[in-house]
Parts: sequence; C-alpha cells; structure tokens
Amino acid sequence: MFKELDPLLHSQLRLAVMSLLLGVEEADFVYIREKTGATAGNLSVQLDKLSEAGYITVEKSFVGKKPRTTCQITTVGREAMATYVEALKDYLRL
Amino acid sequence: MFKELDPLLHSQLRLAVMSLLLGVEEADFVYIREKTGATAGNLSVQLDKLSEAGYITVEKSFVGKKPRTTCQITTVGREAMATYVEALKDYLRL
DNA sequence: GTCTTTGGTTTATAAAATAAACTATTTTCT
DNA sequence: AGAAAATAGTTTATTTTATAAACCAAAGAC
Repeated sequence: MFKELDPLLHSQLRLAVMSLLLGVEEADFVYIREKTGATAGNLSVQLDKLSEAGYITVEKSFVGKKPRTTCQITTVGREAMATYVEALKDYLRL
Repeated sequence: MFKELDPLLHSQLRLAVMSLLLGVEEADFVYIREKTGATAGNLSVQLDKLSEAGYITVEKSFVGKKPRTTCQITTVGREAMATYVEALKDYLRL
C-alpha cells in the first residue's frame, strides 16, 4: 500500500539540497546554505551523507586560500529523487 | 525559498496514517496497522503524537472486553495536511 | 489448564537532526 | 601594525525521533 520513503531523502534539509541541485548545474556551499537557511554545521553533515550515498558529488577546492565547496547531483541522485517523488504521491494523494 | 515542513507530518508513518484517515470516515487501530505495515508499538506512539497535536481524535472503547481504538482526522488535521502538501510541492518541483 | 493470539501500552535503544564549539584564513577598523 | 570580526567550513555534543523490544490483560484454541 505505502511504499518505503528513502530515509535519506525524507529529511527537510537534504530534500531542499537535492531540490536545489536538481535545478542547477552545480552549487556551492554558501549558496546552498543561503537558499536553504540551514546552519553551516548542519549543512556540512547533510552534504556528507548525500555524498556518501552517491546522490551528490562534493568537490573541495581553494580559491586562493579560501575553501570552496561545490556540489552536483549525480545520476543516482536524480533517480533516487524520482523514485522518492513517485512514492510520496501515494501519501499525498496527488 | 523553502517553507518549513511540519515535522509532525514529515514522518513516514504519521504521514501514512494521515493519508489513510483523509480517505475514510474513521479507521481502527488494527486496520491502520495492517495498511501501514507498522508495528503496534510504533503506531501507538505515533497516534498519540497526532492526537496530542489535535490532528486526529482517538477513541478507546471496548467491544465486550476487547479494546477497540478508532481514529478520525480532525479539521485541524486536514488543514495541516493541506499546508504540508503545498509546502512539499516546492521541494518536489511539482 | 496452559499456550497462543489479539489489541494494545510502556520503556529502552538506535538513529537523526540540530546546535554549539572550534579551526584556519581573511578582511576590516583604528 | 594589531585587535576584532567575518568567512568557510568541520567536529563534537546534545536533543529529538523513530523504532523495536518487552510487557500486560483478556480471549480463544488445544
């Protein structure tokens, strides 16, 4: 009746991150933090989780000596989102 | 950009319960447990939370000496669901 | 009569989310 | 120049949550 909701995606902040990344080629840490309103600590943790699951790639570079973290959604991530959205529809009666 | 997702509804089991109750006049504990696949313990806890929030009413009666727990969604619950669904759409790009 | 099933609740544990504290560099202000 | 604050994060600790395990009472099966 009700399908499992991917627990990695069923989280407000991680879902917001994935949603953002779906719409852009890539996004950096600061941009994501601003758009989601998350604290840096929370965001850092959640990005790690998405990255470990292979849903996003996280690249850490330096601009001069300032760190710069850029994220991109992966194909696996896109697929996971699509599956999640389909599953959710049952719950929302859409 | 991203609205808050009611944490009470943003939970797989509670969302399934609310979704079920949206579609029926009322439902009892056993029916909900079967449809959601939840364990009795988990369901008991989550029904209490929904009830304390005023999203559902829970009536405990006896049929002979067998307990019977029936649940109904409230107007507040319906409204909360509607708000939640609207908020989610931003995340899902629906 | 005791063993299992039904219909739950309560309590304990595991997993999450979040916040607070910290590091390193850079910029600003006086 | 030196102190203070801001930037860009990470790590660790705390709080919440979800879930499972243990338990209780009554009824039905053997």
